[in-house]
Amino acid sequence: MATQPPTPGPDAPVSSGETGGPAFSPLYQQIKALITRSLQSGEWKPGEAIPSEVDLAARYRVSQGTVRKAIDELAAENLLVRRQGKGTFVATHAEEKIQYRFLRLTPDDGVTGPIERKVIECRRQRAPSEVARALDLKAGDAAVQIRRLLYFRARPVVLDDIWLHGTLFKGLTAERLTDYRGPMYALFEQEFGVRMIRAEEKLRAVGADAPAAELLQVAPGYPLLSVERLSYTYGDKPVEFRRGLYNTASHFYRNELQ
Amino acid sequence: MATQPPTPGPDAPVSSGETGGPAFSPLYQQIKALITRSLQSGEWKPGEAIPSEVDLAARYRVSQGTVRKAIDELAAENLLVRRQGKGTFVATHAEEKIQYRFLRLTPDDGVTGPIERKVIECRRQRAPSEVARALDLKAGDAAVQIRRLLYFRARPVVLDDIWLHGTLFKGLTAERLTDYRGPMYALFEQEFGVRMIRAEEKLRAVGADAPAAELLQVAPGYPLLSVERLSYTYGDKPVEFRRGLYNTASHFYRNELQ
DNA sequence: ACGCATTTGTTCGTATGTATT
DNA sequence: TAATACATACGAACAAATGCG
Repeated sequence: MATQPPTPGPDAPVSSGETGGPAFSPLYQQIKALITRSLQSGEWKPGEAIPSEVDLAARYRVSQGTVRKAIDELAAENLLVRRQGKGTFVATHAEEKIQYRFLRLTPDDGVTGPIERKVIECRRQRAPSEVARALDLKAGDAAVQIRRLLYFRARPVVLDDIWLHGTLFKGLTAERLTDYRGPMYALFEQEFGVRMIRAEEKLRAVGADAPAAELLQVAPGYPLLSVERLSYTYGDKPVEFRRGLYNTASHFYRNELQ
Repeated sequence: MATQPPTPGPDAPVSSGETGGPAFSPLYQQIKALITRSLQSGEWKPGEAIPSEVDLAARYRVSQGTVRKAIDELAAENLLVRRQGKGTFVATHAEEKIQYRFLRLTPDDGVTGPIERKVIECRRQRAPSEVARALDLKAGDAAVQIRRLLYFRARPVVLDDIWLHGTLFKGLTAERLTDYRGPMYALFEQEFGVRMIRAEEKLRAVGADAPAAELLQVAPGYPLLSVERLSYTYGDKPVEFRRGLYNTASHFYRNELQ
């Protein structure tokens, strides 16, 4: 309707240059930020549909095309999933075709059977300095430590050491981890309201130390792929740090460069 | 001008449903294919600007918005680079800020000095079966094999074994590799007209064998990161297969998950 | 130093196509 | 079949960045 700058409603974006603040930002970027805020606040939950583009355009008082461009970027970042004819949905680690979205390990023969998990340990602990630094905690702050094995066809292939932000994951126990069916990240979404959005990994080759060698049933010094992962939720807030040791005898870590 | 289906010109896209062929394809996808064809044929060379959006719209007899959407996707795939106010350019491995676009190795301390290279070997050879399979060759077809070291701060860190499609890279010698300043992929572009546009990697941890150990100055059995890479040019044609062995003592392979 | 032309970037509006329920 | 939602396509106007005269 309005080709002139719209009167800002309760949910309307800021007019450019109004606040003399940070800098100019295109309308669709402002809309993107508003949608992200609603995702973060839990207004639309994982797996649910968000309002239609037309509705959002009305709500934010912009054109449908501007909303589309905002959603395009959010879909490209895997925060939203578009389904023609059905709507736009909040991405989720649960109910995904591909379980384990972040796990890049692939069997050499391509046969991807079900993955078994065994939780070895899960306890609250004070964060070591390295973990504290990664998770933006003060050294000694509370953290949750998990140690677990992943089995492919009854063989131990991955040993994970996981450190979680202590306050966000208060109340997580080995029992809840064991009982839960489905990926750990789905549990985090559903039980703790923490969604993993993206992650950074650092890969190295290392020799197995004694405990890892025993758990993965290899000789000490056996070459293992070390995968350090820092996972982020909304607002680029780091909430999980883990180190995985992968036995790559019959699996590899796949990556796409472009 | 025309809101009706335009009369197809020499370069115009096919009208939908004309050929009863494969399937429906959106206009912008057809434009994308036409632009890709021009890139492949060398009509626009790496580093050069392609015609403006308005010009392309006139050439293909579609609207500027349709061209934009085609270019958007090509830019997202790193085939083209948009520069506001200047134009849209053909991506190149040369004259890039970041040399080595595909090399994900990063020093622990973040200090990225210049990389030195030493070509150990470069010769024509018959492709072993594994290589032949990867490059879509017949076993025994001609290939170019290169063996080289990469040095970071005068220390050998990467040992590469590279296999190239024999006919595409006819005439490549150790001397040309050594003399060329800049990334190998830039040489491939400029001297052989072959542009690498994407690659798939498989990562593993392995123990150093005797030759690798000597070249990388580590003990035999020392854990190394093995990086198998298959690189593709236009049309998803594989043209390079390489296996790199990385010493990750003070470097890591970085990866982004999203 | 200034303004102008060129090129991509943003935003709007509208109409129509395709997929789903 | 109809209603709804996303997808495609067009046209128009203005903004921002760049380079040239």
